[in-house]
Amino acid sequence: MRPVSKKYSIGFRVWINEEEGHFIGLGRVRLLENIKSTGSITKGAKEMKMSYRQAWQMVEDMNSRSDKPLVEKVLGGKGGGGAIVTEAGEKVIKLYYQLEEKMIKASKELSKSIKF
Amino acid sequence: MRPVSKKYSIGFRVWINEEEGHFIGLGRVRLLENIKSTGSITKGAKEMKMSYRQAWQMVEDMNSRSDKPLVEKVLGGKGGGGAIVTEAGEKVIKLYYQLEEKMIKASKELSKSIKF
DNA sequence: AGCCGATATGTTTATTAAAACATAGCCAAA
DNA sequence: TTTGGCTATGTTTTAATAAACATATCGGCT
Repeated sequence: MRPVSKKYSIGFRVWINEEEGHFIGLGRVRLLENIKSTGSITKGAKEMKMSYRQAWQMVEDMNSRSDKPLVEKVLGGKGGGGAIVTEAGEKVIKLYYQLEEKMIKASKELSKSIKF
Repeated sequence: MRPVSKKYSIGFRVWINEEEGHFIGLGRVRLLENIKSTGSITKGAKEMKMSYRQAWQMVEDMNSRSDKPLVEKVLGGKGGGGAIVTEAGEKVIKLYYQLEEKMIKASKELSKSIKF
């Protein structure tokens, strides 16, 4: 997973539903990435030392707020089930990092021009 | 004070000390604005229904983290004293809104190109 | 010297958020 | 039809945060 620069991360969010004004931030983007790489909410949450309960609630929240679900859940079956990040979910991840890049660039430029 | 658009605010922060990686967000920017317009922490906090204690702590925190203090306090004297936003503080406010503008623009452009 | 309205700070209480624990339901595959 | 590992959800406990209250201090002015 992509590392976070302590020095240059800026903290912002990305729309998942522009109409309603809902966003997700780095924490949820990382949860999505972990779910994607592990194939389950349980493992993805463990990866980032998050409780399964909280992770599950975040997924519920994201799915209900977003135009399209970002994570699809599979109950029972092979391996007990799991969860996969949808195409919409992957787009959110991508958008987040694209925006981050632009943000950091803009922030650096502006900060440079203003001396305290 | 500048209104917040529910639909388009994006939530981010501005550096007050790039070396150490410290930031302030909209909440603190607004506190600064309120202190500036009222001339005191007490009144500024009341303006936004924040307790004086919390506001005072925020100011302390900002001042200690920032390269230069953002708020100067006046003890006692005429009117009992007060607080004024320094030049550095005003620059932070300005920087915040400049960055916001850029952010919204970049975010809109990117979001437009990605359909869910 | 006393007033006034602000800063400065300690203490306690209430509210909210997170963690921890427990347990039921699901279903392909063996 | 039992197993395994996951989803789903309720309950309780703990920790973190915020609010509320109290009080001391400061210093120009009158």
